[in-house]
Amino acid sequence: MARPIQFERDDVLEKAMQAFWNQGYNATSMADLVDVTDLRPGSIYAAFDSKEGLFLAALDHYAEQSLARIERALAEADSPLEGIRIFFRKLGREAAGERANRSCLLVNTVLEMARQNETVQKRVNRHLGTIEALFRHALETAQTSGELSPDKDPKALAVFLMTSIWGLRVLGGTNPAPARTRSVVNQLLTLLE
Amino acid sequence: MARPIQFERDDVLEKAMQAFWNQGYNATSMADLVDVTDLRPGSIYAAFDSKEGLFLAALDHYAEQSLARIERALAEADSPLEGIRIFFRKLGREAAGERANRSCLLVNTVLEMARQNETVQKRVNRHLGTIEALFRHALETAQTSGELSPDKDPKALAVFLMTSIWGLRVLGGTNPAPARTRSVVNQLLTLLE
DNA sequence: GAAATAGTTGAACGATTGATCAATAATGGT
DNA sequence: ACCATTATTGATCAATCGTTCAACTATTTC
Repeated sequence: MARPIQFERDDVLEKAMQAFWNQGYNATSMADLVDVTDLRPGSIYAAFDSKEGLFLAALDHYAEQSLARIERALAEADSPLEGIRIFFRKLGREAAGERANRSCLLVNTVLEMARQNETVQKRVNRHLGTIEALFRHALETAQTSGELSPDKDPKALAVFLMTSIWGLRVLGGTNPAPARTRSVVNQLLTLLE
Repeated sequence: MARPIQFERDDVLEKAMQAFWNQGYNATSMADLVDVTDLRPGSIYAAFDSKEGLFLAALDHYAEQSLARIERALAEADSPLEGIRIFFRKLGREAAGERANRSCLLVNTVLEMARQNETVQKRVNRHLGTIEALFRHALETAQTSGELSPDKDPKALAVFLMTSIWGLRVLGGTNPAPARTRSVVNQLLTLLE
């Protein structure tokens, strides 16, 4: 063996993620990343290969948290549809809340990078697909239990919910009044009835 | 008088807009802009002050076109709601169509720049507000004529439509199958009924 | 405790960034 | 024809970009 790594990987990823989340990929320099992670360039490159490598790792880190959050919201609720409603109401509140939490790293990445970088595009789509599958599963369960009308299409509804999340994230970027986000959430949730 | 400007301003703005649209603000360098506009740096700075100045002008140029497009769609349709439906169906087709037209410069800008640049944030919000007002006006007209149910709220619906546009633009960034975008459009349009 | 291995450091790399400017060219007014 | 004014040009600026690397440090193995 040899000298062990001196930093906590998750700690570094969390800090890098915050930087990319706040400023975007291109506007976050390696100097910024050196600052926030308190690592020297060599250590970063040894662990993550490149700025893009660190970004992808930070993206995975973000996706993990997002997924866990949605899973928790669904698990804690009394029913699948209630879980979805709770999740979207919270999302609406966030979109009108503190600046830092208004946007979504995955959505930002779709628009800033994914079109020009196939590796990133595939990674983002994979994460978004996992989340969509989670919603679809919840909707299917709701339909089986009779909570969701049999004439609804869980697959189609799941895509619609994803699109709604994205719309809300952009809405959040416009610094909206709470009433605006609440209204949007209320309207989109009527499609579950 | 003195030596007149040798370039067509709209021509330059169109080309700069395309560059920013395709690559984003940060990923578009002055060298790129010199290439696409066929102007030398000095001419660009004399006419637009800075890269940000050129971007803002290109953003206005984009917003003008977007607005005109929506106005046209609404004016050509047999009724306001039909105009909105036609517009969203076209948007859905675009989101699944050629890469270049899938996204929206205004939406990209909200997520990439607006949070960090108040001037840009205000400009984007102004343009988005103008578009939203257009939808609200169409919905109010539809309500007056009886096409839209009296128990709908045109103001709230307009915000919902804007959020839907944004969601569709992000969906477009994920390189979706046409069936996905069509499904989303069909679902969101049911809220007009 | 010496050798082998691997992580850390900080200075440095060439390339590119947004921006500037003196020199030059082209126009209208007189 | 000449002047005043303004646009254009292309080289160039300092700063920053992502990345590399030799020197150094810490750890395990024998």
